Amino acid sequence: MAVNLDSTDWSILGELQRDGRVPLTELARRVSLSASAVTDRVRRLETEGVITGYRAEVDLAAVGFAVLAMVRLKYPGSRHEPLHRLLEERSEILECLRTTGEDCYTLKVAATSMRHLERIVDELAGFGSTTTNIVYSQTLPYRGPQASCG
Amino acid sequence: MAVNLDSTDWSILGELQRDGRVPLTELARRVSLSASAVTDRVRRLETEGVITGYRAEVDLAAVGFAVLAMVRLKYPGSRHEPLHRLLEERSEILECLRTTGEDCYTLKVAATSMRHLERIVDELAGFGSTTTNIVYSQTLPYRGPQASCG
DNA sequence: CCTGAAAATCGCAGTCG
DNA sequence: CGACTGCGATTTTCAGG
Repeated sequence: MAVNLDSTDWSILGELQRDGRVPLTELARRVSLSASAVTDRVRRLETEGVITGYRAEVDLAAVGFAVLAMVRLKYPGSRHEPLHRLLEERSEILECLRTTGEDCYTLKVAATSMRHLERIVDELAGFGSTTTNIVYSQTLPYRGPQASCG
Repeated sequence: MAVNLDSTDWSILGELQRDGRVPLTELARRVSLSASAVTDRVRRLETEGVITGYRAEVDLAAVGFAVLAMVRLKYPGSRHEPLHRLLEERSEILECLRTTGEDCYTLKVAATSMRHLERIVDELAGFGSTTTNIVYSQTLPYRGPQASCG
């Protein structure tokens, strides 16, 4: 599952995580490589599954989702299909992590209002007991994985 | 803070969230617009702060971060600077949300091993009591905000 | 929001160390 | 085998309508 990356690969990943739309020629300049060499490496990172995609990052508040919340769900039993169906349908659920601990699921939910959030939490409460925390702020700008050693 | 978006804007956001590197000409085809019109709209979404950036999405396991965890931190007192300093330094902390509730901070931490995670949690425990949940799996593929109404 | 032309970039050969 | 060069096709950018 793990791929061997040299420091050039990490530089490329750093640049593409900062600016995913940078042209390959400019990227080549930044990591001191030729355009074709950098293209080869990027393609390799993509096919090896290191880079899983490119995403525009959208400001939630700017598009009307004024409320962000973390909801933890205690889910008794093992029939997970009904929950998964809800996850598919409710696009307000941005992320769903299955974790260890009593609260088996941790969800990130974006809502337009508290009333809207309440409705979603009510739906989730049908599956088990929920704990909801409203997010005041994101205290870190975006950050992806960086080189672990040096 | 909120911007008015028509359905074409939402289509553009959808495409760019799915494939952030799609050429503007291809994007124009997909939303049935000319290249220059779609370029204008994309630039507008960027300058208005709707699109905050473009990111390559990197597979954590593929680059050696075998362990992902959610750590909640109960933080007594109000001097937050020392914690913020740690957040800057420890690049393994991918995300940090300040929330309501007893656990004022919710952090997403990527580690190369349980031993590595333990070291980071120990650092965090210097600030307050922590609750750690290891992530088994991400049960949703990437998903950003989508049109709320119609 | 569209057209159109110039400049930059991309993708694919072939070639070198 | 990984990195560089050259050329045609595509894309980006910017003018004007």
